Amino acid sequence: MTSSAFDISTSAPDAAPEFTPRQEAVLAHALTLLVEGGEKALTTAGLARTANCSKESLYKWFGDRDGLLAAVVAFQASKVHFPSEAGATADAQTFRRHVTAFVKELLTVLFGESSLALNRLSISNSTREENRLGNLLLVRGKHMISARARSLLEAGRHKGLLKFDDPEEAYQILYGLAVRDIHIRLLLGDTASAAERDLDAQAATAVDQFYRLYGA
Amino acid sequence: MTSSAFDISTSAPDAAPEFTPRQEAVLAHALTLLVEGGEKALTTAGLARTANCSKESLYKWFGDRDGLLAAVVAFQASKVHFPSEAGATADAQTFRRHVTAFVKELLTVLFGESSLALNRLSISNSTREENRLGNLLLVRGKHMISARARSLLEAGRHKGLLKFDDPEEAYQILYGLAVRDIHIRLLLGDTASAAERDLDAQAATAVDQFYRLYGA
DNA sequence: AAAGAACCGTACCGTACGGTTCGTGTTGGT
DNA sequence: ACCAACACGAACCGTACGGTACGGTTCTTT
Repeated sequence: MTSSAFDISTSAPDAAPEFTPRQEAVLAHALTLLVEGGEKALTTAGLARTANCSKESLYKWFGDRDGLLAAVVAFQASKVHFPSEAGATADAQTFRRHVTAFVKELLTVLFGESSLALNRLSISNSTREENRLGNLLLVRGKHMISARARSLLEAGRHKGLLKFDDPEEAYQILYGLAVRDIHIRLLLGDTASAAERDLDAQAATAVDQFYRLYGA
Repeated sequence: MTSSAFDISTSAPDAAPEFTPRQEAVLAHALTLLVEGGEKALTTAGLARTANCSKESLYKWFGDRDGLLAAVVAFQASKVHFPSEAGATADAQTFRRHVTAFVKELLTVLFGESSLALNRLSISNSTREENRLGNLLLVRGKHMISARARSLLEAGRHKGLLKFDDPEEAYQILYGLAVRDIHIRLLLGDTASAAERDLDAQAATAVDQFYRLYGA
């Protein structure tokens, strides 16, 4: 039985894990190490050195190395917040702007170095059964975002601006139109083209095509 | 300077690395280990044991562990072959069938356990500079496929069946419509839904939507 | 049949890292 | 001023794995 001081399974998905500021500072250092050098660059000794804390504190706070990694994922996920939709007062133009802004925010998060590093980390640990990290990233990252997207799209359908049967299916199409293969290419170490870095334009064209498929 | 007996950069992208049958058998065992347990399950000692060869031979053939990993990637990539298009004799219906078949083949390869394992491997090693594995997978996998797709789509445009400016851009949209977020979810250890496992239906709907965007 | 190359199995070495323990200092409460 | 809790840093241990060396075996070539 490997027990960890930080057990995500006992905390509600939307409840912040409530790290102390000191712990958050350490986790920020851990994230920096991950972004710079990948998982093997994040050693307990190295983190203790760069964060000016002791290994003993790390193990006291996070249980073991896996708990530390899970804490980094949860910590970073807690910092990503998609703005809630303004409400039902929006007309067609502002709704479409909301959708475009959502897509741009999605791409901004997804293509950020922190997100890429954590996705790489979770993916490389997604082989063993009882895979905490992958599930953690899915439930605290993707599922949150997709729930947010579904409510946004359903609002558009309710106003007669969009037409689809399954909100999840519609969201997946929007995701595919916006992300294409860029995410996997970035994860593999490729660099985005100049056009792909213009997230405003990318979001606009994706939403344009989405409307041609699902506009009312 | 880390030298390896297997240096992919000196071989043409379309030239088979020409492993001996014995070496290919060992690489097949290595791939099995990777699929079952991820990168950390592929140890030199473990591979020597399961493949009934000596560690000395592994180092003689592949230089070092990185060379072994690169050889596994190159070996598996060499086994994936997309059928070339039948030619210019096709009418609109059969051309569309060709596109659909291409998409289905793409999904079959991408969602296969071997591809997922190698993608996980390359991604987890895509942090260090001079990243061989990620580039290797991109060059011998994705770029091959996208070249094949571009020529297919351009044939369709030439026949007046499709309408687009940039073949690469059109292919990316087709990719996004077909793959959506399924690839990244599978990489993270999620399981595809029943509908997502029906690759024929997935390919059909993706091509349908693609035609609504790019059909002439 | 003899020579030589290739290869297997195993034992071995060095290192890196996860995890533990301990001595010392620092801080905050009474 | 005293004490208890906390945490820093360093030393230490066990293990796992990459890489090497070597003796014995099989297969090929002449």
